[in-house]
Parts: sequence; structure tokens; C-alpha cells
Amino acid sequence: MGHGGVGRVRGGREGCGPVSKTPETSARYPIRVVSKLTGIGIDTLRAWERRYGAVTPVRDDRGRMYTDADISRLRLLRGAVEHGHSIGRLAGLTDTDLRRLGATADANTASAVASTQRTSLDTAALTAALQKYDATAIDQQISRFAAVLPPLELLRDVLMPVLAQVGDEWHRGATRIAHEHLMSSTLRNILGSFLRLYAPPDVSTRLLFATLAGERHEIGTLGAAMLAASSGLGVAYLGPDLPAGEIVESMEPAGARVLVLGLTTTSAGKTRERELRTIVRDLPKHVELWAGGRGAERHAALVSPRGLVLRDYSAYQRELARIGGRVASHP
Amino acid sequence: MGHGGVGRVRGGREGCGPVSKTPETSARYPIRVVSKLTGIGIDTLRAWERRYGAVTPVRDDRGRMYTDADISRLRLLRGAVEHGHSIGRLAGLTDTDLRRLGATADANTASAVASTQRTSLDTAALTAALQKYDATAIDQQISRFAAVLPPLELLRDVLMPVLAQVGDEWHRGATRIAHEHLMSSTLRNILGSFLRLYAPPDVSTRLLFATLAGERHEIGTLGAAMLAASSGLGVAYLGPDLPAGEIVESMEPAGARVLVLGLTTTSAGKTRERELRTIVRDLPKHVELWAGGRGAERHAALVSPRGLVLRDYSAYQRELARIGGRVASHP
DNA sequence: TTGTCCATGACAAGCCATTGACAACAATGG
DNA sequence: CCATTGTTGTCAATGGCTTGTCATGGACAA
Repeated sequence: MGHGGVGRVRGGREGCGPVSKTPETSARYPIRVVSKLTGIGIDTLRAWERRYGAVTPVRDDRGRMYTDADISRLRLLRGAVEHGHSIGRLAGLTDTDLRRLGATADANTASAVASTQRTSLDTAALTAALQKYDATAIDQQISRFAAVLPPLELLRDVLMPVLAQVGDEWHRGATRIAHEHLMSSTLRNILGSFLRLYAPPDVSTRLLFATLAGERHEIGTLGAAMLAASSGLGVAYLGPDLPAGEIVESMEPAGARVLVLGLTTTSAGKTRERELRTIVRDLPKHVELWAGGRGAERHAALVSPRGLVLRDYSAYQRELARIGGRVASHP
Repeated sequence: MGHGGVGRVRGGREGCGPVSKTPETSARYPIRVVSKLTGIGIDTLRAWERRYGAVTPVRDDRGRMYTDADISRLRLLRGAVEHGHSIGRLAGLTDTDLRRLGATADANTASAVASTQRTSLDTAALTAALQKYDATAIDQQISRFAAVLPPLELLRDVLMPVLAQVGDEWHRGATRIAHEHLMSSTLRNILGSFLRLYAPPDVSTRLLFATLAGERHEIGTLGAAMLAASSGLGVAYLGPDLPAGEIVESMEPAGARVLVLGLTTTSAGKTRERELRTIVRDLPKHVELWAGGRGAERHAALVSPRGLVLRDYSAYQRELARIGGRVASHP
């Protein structure tokens, strides 16, 4: 075919024309990207639209364009389909129905994996990717949710369960340390990205996050920092494995108002306890102490007189709100 | 002909503006350099401009001259294109929209001002930020360079030196461990973001990155992983502190072609040596072994028979190119 | 002269949309 | 229990548009 349309394409400039089409209700994903993001094949996407009107992406002259809402819906649909429902029936339902359906289905199946199932995370694909050490695939699987879920849910219902599951499997001997490392590195990168994304520019540092010496698990703490940042609070994330003395000494110059400690080791080592005691004793009076994580309960007796123990994410978010955080809401 | 010479285009500017002596916003790059900096072919650059007006570099008598902002925009475009978006649609979007597309991608301001002097890092500002534990400010300072420099230079000329400096200061007692922790956490988040940003979606060639048991410094290795990803190679980053046996065992299921080991401890512990020996002995034959980092030289005798020691970043990049990496270095 | 830039034009791949078909499977009725 | 019918994912053929890359010829500067 000679003549390819090449040449023309509107005379080049058009820079003054109707350019700022930005608002657009944010229909920004072409079918290819949607397919990657949802894990649904391109053909299937088209079939679902043609036959059942499952979603109705906008069309511009180049093809379909999906919105965030479409993606979210497609994800729900896929989840339900994988639970055995038929797309023909599902297509007519509203998003809320779908969500409900997903929730009850979980209650129903009562399968052993209930914890990670909630939003139809594709655990199979995830495990497969993990087995093959395919970090990119893992990232993609998880990013699907990142595009749609608010930070809290992303952390609580996706990231942490995934990590916990890998941890369990490792204990059972089903996976290797290397898998666990790969998974935490990947999650840490994701969380780090979000922390940077949300970090508000001109806020005086208000919360400082760290983990005591000997404590190497940082994902939970990093996640907490990310949540705080997404609430518009100033965050300084110091990372794991930091001596108590160092932590205490940094509060003043950092101008921190709160110290958030991640305690995940459940076994109470002597060192841990001494460290914690140092914190409680030396932490400047005007600084609040919050302790969270799996191991926080255990040290409640030590922490409570001085600060508070965060028992779950709701408690954490309540505290964030109290000191001025505004909660991010759902799309 | 078209407009052949065009002539000098408002001759005022380019020399050295008599007006504001401030770090001009000019900083112009010819097309060849831009191609190297962004990894986009020259023809493609021209096509993107001609057909879609993706960027509109100024012309002087030498030809197109791109600004820092152009470069940063082109990088964003390239990223989105690689993730499945089509350039025809992307071209009309603003930089902010592009950034948003990556779901998490880049995070930073870099609005119009990205330039500043690209030569010297503002160490004063950086140290000040560090003293105040202001992670966001550190991130911003560094991100200015991230917008403009290609990955290699960013890593070699900015990130690693900064980290080294903090390390030195700590040895001299000028800063605390906490500072060092904050800095490495921040850098690690930046690197992690870039790793995710660059990670090519569907790639077979796979490099696996890790650090031996006892070795906790991961920044260099993470940086190396980021470089490989930015060259279009598949990357699995396992993180630091992993037993040799674990590393060896993961090569097969990962389908890895190369194992990149980060050796930073210069003191030769017995454990380290034994670990390394295990690697050399048990690593599958078809897997290459590359060792890099400050401590690599020291173990050259052990490594050389089996693999190669990466003495500097150029060597590293050469190897990346050999196994299929595309990209460029220095102008 | 040589090397770099420019503007055009030209293509081959590849992508997307549409339509129709087909195999695998489930549900239904006899 | 089997045959029929409906559902659903996937594939193929066709046509148009998109996009990376190559080739050509001209203009300069070193």
C-alpha cells in the first residue's frame, strides 16, 4: 500500500487548538495497558464489551480508552469470574453488587487462604511469579491494586497479607529464603515509591519512623510511614535496625512530634527490652510514642505508661487524624 | 528548503543572557546528545516532533536544541510507551499527566525549573536537610538531578558520592548513625522507584542481583540493578544479606543468565570468603558471575577464574551491552 | 571532503476494530 | 444417559491507521 497516510497528521503544530483536553474524566488507558493491568486478554476485553456490555470505554479516533473506574470494575469482574460466576450474569451488576458478591463469596468458601483472597488478588499468578523470581510480574500484579485502592486498603489488604503468606510458606518449608527476600525487596520498592509519591513538600517533619536495633523487618514500618505521608503528614523514615540512643537523639533536631516504632519480633529478647526501656526513659517529653506491629502487644506494659500501642490500622489512622492527618478517600 | 536556514532565531538568548545572571533555564542539548541521554533514536525523536509535536525544541543555527525539561519529558514519554501506551495519544498530555500515568512512577516536581547547574550538587543544602532529618528535602535535591541525568551518571556522580560523603562524615564523627540510616533509606527509595520505573515488562534475559550473607550494604547493588533495568534487561533484585546456598539455588528457577554480586566489605572475613567460595563452586555453569563493589578487587583471585570483576561503571556497562543491553553513557 | 544536521517521502510491522467461526463446556430436556 | 442448546474464551481474516526506521538530497561547519 503505497501512500501510507504518514505525511499529514494534522499540520504539525495545532498547539493553539483544543489542546488542553486534560480533564477528560481521566479516560487514559488504552486497551493494551488495561489488559496488562487487569490480566484479562485483549480479545476477552473486547468480547466482554461487545457481547455483554460489561464496560463501555470511550472511543476516540484511535480506539478504546478506559477509565480508572473501568479498570476497577474489570478487576472485580475478573475476580467474580474466577470464583465461578459467569460473565453473562455479572455484566449487568453494579460495582457495589460485585464488591458485595466478592465479599460474601469469601465468607462462603471459608477456604484456608481467606486472608489473601479478599479482593481477588491473583494468588496463583503471584506465587507463580515468585517461584520464577519474576520481580516485574510481581510488581505488575500488585500494581493493579495500587492504581485502584486507597493507600490504607492497599497496605492492609494486599501488601501485608501477601508478605505474611510468603512468610508462612517459608516457615512451612514451601519456599526459600530467597523468595522471601525477593518479595520483601519488591514490596519495599513499591512502598518506597509511594512514600515518595505522597510525601508532602512543605511540611515540617512531624512523624519519625524507625525500628529498634536487631529488628530487621521494616516493611510494616515503611508502610506506616507511607500511610502517614498519604494523609498529608510530614514523615522521616529512618529505616530498620537503629540503636535506641540514636533514635532518641534524633528527635530533637528532626523537630519530630511523634516517634513511631515498629516492633515485629514477637520473641522478647533482652536486648530488645533494654532498647525499648531506653526509648521510654529518654524520649523527650513533648514527643509522643506510638508502637505498632506484631510485637507491640507483647511490650504493651512497657509502652503504655509513656505512649500508646497501635493495635490495628484503624487505631493508627485514628491517631493520624488526631494530629492533623486528613484521610485519603476512595476514587 | 522548507525553511532552510531559518536564520538565527531571535539571536538574543543563547550567548549569555545579559539579563538575569541566574542559572539560566537554557542548558541546551543537540539532538545527538538527547538521543543518548534518553535512549530514543534520532529518527524517532524527529518523528515524534514532526508528527505529534511531542516536544518542540528551539532551533538555532546548529539545529534543534533541547532543554532539560524536554529531556525529562522525553524520558517520561519513553517510559509510558514501553508500558503499552501509544505515542500518538501521549504527545498531547502534560508532564504532570504523564507522571500520573506511571501509577507511581516518578514523583517529583521538576516542573519547569529542573535545570540549575548540572555540575555541582548543592552539598550545603543537602547537609542542612540531612541535619534536620528532612527526607523530603533530600529527595527533592536529588530528584533535580534524576530528572536530567541519565541513570548511569545519576548513580555514579550523584547518589554514590552523596552516600560516600555521609559515610565519611560518620567515620569522622561529624554525623550520627541515624543520619546515615536516613540517607540510605531515602536513596534506596529513590533507586527503588527508578528500578520499578525502568523495569521492562516482558523480558527474557535475566540478571539476578544479591549480596552475600553478612553484607548489609545494598545501595550499590540496587543501583546496579537499576542500571541494568534502564538498559532494557530483565532484573531480579534479591536484596542484601543472602546465604550463598540460597543464591545458587535460585539461579535455575529464575532462569538467570548472570549473577551480579555486590561486595562492599573490604575487610576479608572468613565467612565472606567461604560464602564466595560456595558461589564459585556451585554456581551453574551456564550462569555468568559478575562481582562489583568496593570489596570486589580484594576477592579478584577467587572470582576471576569463574567470572569477572567489575572494576568500574564503564566496565559494568560494557558487559551489560554485551549481553544485550541498549543504552548510552556520557556525551 | 567529511560529518552532522535538516526535511521529505516511503515502507514494513504492528496495533486496533469488526465480524464470524469454532471448540470446550455447562445446562437442559427427553 | 444422551442430544440439544446456550455460553464463553480464543482465533482468524480483513481493513485501516500508527509508528519506527530507512533512504534521499540539500545545507553547513570543520
